[in-house]
Amino acid sequence: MITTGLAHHTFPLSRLLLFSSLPPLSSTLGSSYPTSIFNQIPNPTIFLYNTLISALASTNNTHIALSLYSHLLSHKTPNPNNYTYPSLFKACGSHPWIHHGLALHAHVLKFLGSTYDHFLHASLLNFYSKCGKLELSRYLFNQIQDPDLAAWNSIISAYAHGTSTCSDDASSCIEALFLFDEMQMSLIRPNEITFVAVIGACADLGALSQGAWAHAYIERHGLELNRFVATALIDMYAKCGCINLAIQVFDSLPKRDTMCYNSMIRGLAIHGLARPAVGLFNVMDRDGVAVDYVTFVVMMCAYAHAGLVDEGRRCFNSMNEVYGIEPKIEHYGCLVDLLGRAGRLDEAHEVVWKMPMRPNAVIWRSLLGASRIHGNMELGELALRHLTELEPESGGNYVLLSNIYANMNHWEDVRRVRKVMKDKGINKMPGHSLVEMDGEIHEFILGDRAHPRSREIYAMLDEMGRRLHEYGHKPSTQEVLFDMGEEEKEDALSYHSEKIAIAFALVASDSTVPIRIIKNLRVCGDCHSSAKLISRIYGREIILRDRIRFHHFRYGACSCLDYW
DNA sequence: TTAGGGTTAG
Repeated sequence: MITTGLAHHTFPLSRLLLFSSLPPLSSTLGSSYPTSIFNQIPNPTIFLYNTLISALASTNNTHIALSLYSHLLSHKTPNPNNYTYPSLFKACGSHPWIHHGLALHAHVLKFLGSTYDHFLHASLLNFYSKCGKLELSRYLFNQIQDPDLAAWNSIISAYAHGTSTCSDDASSCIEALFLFDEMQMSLIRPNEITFVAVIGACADLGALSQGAWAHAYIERHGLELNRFVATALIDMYAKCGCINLAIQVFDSLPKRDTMCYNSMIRGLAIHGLARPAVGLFNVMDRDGVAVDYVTFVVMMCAYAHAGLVDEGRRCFNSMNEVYGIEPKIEHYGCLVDLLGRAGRLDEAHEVVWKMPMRPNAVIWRSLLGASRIHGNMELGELALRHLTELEPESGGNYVLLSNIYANMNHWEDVRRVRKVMKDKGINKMPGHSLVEMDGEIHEFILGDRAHPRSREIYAMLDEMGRRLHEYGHKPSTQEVLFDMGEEEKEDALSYHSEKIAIAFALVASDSTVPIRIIKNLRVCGDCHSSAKLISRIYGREIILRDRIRFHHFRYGACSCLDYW
């Protein structure tokens, strides 16, 4: 009966639920358990165990799968084999349950020694990458002599995903693209799964031409534009500043699921297109596509970026009232952000105190950011106190507070904050800007002179400075951290990575194409006002992606309408 | 007969 049930994926879970009440694997390994089903089967084979464990693991019943594995261990025979572990590692990786996975790894060594096969090896690689142990994954990958497609996909995905947990570091995405190159040289043909990872890496890097190449490859080689690939493409085009191409992909799909919609709404939101985002949400709702909690995260983002406070609030309230979705901490974060940015600091503060869960760092950072924009030092200090408890090592939080003081010319306080940072050995995350030019990605940091065309770039920076001055640009020096002289501050501003990137693009690119820049932090006020003017002076469209959203500079104005 | 690789938000 059990095997028949499995074949139809209607395995009677209720009969195995007794396993789920068992303690977790870490405390059960090697112990013996009374069980009903397996005790009723005389001499269950390892095949039967493996089949059940796999079915349980792939239906997200990790705990029961692990308990069944414990049951297997509690008997002398049969012994686990090569087929037993991959599904367990996969399930542990999806949570991820690192301690259970580590225990399993120890068991692999105990039961199989070093004789396990490449399937198991690759599943270990994958498990460690899901737990964020990229170096370990790479080590395991390097041990594989002739990696097959799945092994390549595992390692490319691992690197492509590396950036999302560490948004200051583009290098893991670049490594993903290098690995993809290597894979092609080894004559392994990529499939849809490879491209989901590759396109994801391009999205994070803002590497439009590589992303578009991947899209063309998919079409040329008849790969399927399935929902994974489609979502990745929509996301990539949106994050590379080509919202129209994202819409084109979205419109071309015969069927759209929740994730496609979420990705498209998110794309519209980061481009400040709140009205189309609301329109799409309504279509989604009308067409009976399930909305989920991510849909509301992205909708709240759309409202926040456009400053549509009351509508955003209504959207938040409708989650529970209309859709029966309980707001999570992310939604409260969006609400605080929405109110705070709009200057409704008291309301934002009230949300923080009244929310049903303990506010996390994201919430306090939103409040701190809002305090900075609206110059509320008291609230800023309060938010930072909570933030430093939760994230004692993060320099960005101190920088935000320091900016509040600098904005108000409280240089003594700026010095105090800087001293705390210095004493604690905390550094600000360095800002960098990426520009893609003819398929190559150029990275610039503050005051960067490492680029081969550095002389031309700095000559252009000088020229930009002169022309900005002629057009009446007054550098907004409030956001410079230190109480240096005005002239020095202006210098510090003019060598911000995004300005260097713009100068490089003016020097090196065809004057008819838009300048595309990806910045890892938020754009500063001075760079923002300079970019607006530069778009007018040089007649160039500048599309700048910062950590949160896009700015399209055209004819001296920005698509964010200076609200960010 | 049983095993590994993929999407959005934060």
